Amino acid sequence: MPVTIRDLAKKLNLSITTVSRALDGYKDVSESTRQRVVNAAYEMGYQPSYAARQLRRKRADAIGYILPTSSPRFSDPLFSSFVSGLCDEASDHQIDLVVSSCPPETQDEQAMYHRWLDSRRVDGMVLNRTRVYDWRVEFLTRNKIPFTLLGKPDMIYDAPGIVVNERGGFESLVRHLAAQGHRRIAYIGASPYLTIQLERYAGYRQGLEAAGLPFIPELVVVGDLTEEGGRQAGLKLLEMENGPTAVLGINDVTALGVCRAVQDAGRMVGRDVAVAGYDGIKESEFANPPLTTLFQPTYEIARRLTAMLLGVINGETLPETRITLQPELMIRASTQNRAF
Amino acid sequence: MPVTIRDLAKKLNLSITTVSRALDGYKDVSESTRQRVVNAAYEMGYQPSYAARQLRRKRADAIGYILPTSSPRFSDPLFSSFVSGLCDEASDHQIDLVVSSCPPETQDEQAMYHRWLDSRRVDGMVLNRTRVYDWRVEFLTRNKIPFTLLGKPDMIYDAPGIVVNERGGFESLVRHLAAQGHRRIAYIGASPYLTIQLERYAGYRQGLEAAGLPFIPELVVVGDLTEEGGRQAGLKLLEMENGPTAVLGINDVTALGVCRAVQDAGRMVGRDVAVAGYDGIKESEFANPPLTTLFQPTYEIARRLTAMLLGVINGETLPETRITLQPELMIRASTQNRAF
DNA sequence: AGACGCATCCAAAACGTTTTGGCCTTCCAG
DNA sequence: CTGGAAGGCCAAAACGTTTTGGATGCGTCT
Repeated sequence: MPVTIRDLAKKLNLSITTVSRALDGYKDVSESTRQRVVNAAYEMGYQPSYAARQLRRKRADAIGYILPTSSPRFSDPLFSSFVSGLCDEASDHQIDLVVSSCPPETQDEQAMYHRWLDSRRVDGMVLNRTRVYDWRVEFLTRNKIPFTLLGKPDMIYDAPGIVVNERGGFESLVRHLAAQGHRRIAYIGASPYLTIQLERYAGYRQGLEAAGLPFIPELVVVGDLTEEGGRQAGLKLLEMENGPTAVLGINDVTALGVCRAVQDAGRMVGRDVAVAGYDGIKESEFANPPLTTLFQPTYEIARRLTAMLLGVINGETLPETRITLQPELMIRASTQNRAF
Repeated sequence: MPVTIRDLAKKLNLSITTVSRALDGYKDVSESTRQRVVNAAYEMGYQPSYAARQLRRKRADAIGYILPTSSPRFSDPLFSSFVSGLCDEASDHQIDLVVSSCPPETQDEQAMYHRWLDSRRVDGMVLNRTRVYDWRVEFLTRNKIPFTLLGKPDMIYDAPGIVVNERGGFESLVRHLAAQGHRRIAYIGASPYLTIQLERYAGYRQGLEAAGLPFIPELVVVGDLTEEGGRQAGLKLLEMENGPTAVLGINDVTALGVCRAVQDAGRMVGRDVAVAGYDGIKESEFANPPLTTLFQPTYEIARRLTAMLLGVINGETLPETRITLQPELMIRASTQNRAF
């Protein structure tokens, strides 16, 4: 049976009011009794009941994040960095992070958001993998729930968050490949309802245009952001009679799948086919050969998103409500040493 | 202002008691009114306040996990799988996962466990990266808090959990290397207070013995489970005048650091120096060359640990309270193609 | 007719805090 | 001596549920 504020009050011959206020450091309790209270609380190992406090204060001291588990099980290592970032920043502020997983755009997802927010389980949310039309953004703004998000949906609502210049990133990537002499550059994307697809594909097209390369529709195929999806798409591209000499994955995981497909086909990444991705996950660095990619500081982004969120929750006015970052092009062996 | 049970009762001309019991499916409310209540609840978007419910029920419907952030920021990708597993399994049971991060064996860690458990923020915890003498195990059993853990500390307490035969794994790994002709096999470990160090190091020693190889103290160095630590330790080993021909990392991340050190030294992994790790993280598969490792199904382990934990919380008697798994030796290029 | 069982419903207590609106003293200025 | 301010404390309400222990009415059995 845990010790309550009432036990403490009885022990000290004080009212629970005074104990509560003493612990919260109010001015209307004398310094000497405050000391007594604090000491006793420490000795008896008193911790205020989280539930009771939340009920009164109407604050959960927690933020939420729901990670999109697309496939049956395993998810992008990208989310590992993201969750770490959320977690570390929240911990620094004595705030808890509660996470759950759910396939996006499903009934379950809606139910889960409703459950969390209608029951005031968290004070705010961080969103990720934004959709072009994102019902979550509408839902949260309509219900006046604080949130921040990575990416910008194509909606009237203006939400605080961080946006990365993915379009520009992909454009520069295509130019890099064009400079290497590639003229048939493929792109493996994802569902068009995701902003990352919108932006990165647009960047791909812009890059082609800027480099004066023709757009070849057959070289655009849609994946599912997973490694296996990338492999499948890669195989399809490699089987074409007039296939690509370079393949861009919408993310690193897809690109790694392509690498595997290339190997399966008995060819060599870098020498026979150039491959590049986006994200800058650790795996890309250790890949064989190392993967050219656009690095985006996921961990720091997550930290900043939670810092911003906590600001919003506390009613502060943020210095900047929308931050733009540039991804960094990391050229590695997978797009060099071309042998043809 | 969210809708409460009282609003619902008023609207329906019922007492809050009846509404509550109707929603919980008690037998003492007629089917017709139950329907009325359920419909109204749905229409008005009623969700019971999480805090109020938790306060009454004395149940948080949440489990906790604190991830050990050793270095300033980034952590082992291993934990990504682990958290995914916890999360998915918890979600399946409509239970939330609350996570935080904290450097192990610090004041902060103790404070954090106390804060969570004395304030009944979670119903139980999953532990990881067990210590040989693990105060958390003592703390949790003493306070009768449900928990499960991966690994077995060397303590009197008997806690439900999963244990992997790391010792046997490392022994077989050493034998594999010995069979390849290696006679000077190094081992890069970690703090001796971790059970993984205890077990894996013991396995290393057993392997040497079994293979009839001499134990050479200089070939054992202590790392910190990070890639950079592995690289440092690797460099140290490579500088030795009579250095090892094979290096074992206590985990994959360490081994990857060694790979980097080997490259830095202008030598080739596999050909000049064999390298192997433990965990079977994704990176090891994509490494250059692919890394020999002992695979352990972290994701599934995490799922089973939470399933077990939920069983304990619900007062069930577990079919088996301690599960033992065998790691799988995955031999890849990093320990083959020896050229000397 | 009385006792009893059954089906529905409910008032009030409880959970452990925080906050509101005071109540006593004491002290000082007028 | 009095009025008022200030310092230190507290009783009670409130937060939104769940649970306890009936209450009511109706039919059935003795």
